Amino acid sequence: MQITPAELEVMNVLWEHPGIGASEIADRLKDDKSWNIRTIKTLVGRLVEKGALTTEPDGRRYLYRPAIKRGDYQKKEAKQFVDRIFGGRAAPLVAHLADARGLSAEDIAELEKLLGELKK
Amino acid sequence: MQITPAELEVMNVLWEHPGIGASEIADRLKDDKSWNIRTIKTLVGRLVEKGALTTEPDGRRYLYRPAIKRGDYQKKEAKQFVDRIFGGRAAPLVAHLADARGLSAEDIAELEKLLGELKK
DNA sequence: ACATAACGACTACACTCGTAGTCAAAAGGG
DNA sequence: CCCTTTTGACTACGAGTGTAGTCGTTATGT
Repeated sequence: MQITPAELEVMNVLWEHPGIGASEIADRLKDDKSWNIRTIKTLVGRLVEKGALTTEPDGRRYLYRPAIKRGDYQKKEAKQFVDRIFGGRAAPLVAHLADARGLSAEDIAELEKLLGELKK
Repeated sequence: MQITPAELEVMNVLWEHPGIGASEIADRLKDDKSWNIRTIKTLVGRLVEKGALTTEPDGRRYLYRPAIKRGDYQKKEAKQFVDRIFGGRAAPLVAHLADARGLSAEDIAELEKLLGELKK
């Protein structure tokens, strides 16, 4: 169940506002993406085919909501990514992120807490 | 300059053995991938078009070497990935990796060291 | 009531990617 | 010296992707 970058934009809207219709998705995307409503409907249709969205009839239209949890999706992608680009090693990834965008103090604190828990 | 997963396999060989020809690439890949030599030549050709490889004539053939550093590529991909999937936040990514048991004790030690340096 | 807007279903089309095939020239084996 | 192998250049082709368009139908505004 592969979700493409364009489809992910739609998923992001639906993870934050589950149970809306295609035109509401378009409304929420129109500031960032200049997509035709047709384009969004195509993306939604493909996501339904793929089983990433469930549909619920609402009069003449459908309401959509994610069939998978955002966290599950992120976890799967993270693992795939690290395997593909870093041969499975997470530490070099973090090193690069630190270098590329500077982790915030908050990020660092969060990571430390995480590591503390992991060591147990 | 987008590098696809299949192309990345070729890049990985060349990052580790720069300056070899297409058939040597095929030799080094043949244990992991059952790719026809034609396939590898196509991938190499596309990488040259994209500017990811430089060529150097060697008699009747070419030798190839990466035009970009592995670390630079990884850094760029890491940033793109975190922006795309995690909205730019690195900490949740690490949390997911930890959860997926992608982190070894060694990784954890390495990350701690890294964080120690970052705090300064 | 009629024109128009919005909906879902289906279709379109160029581009990328994975995975090769063909062809002509050159190099090497016997 | 001829046959086979190897090489680069070019071509192929189906699946997936981004980006819509058409059609027939239904709801809605006036």
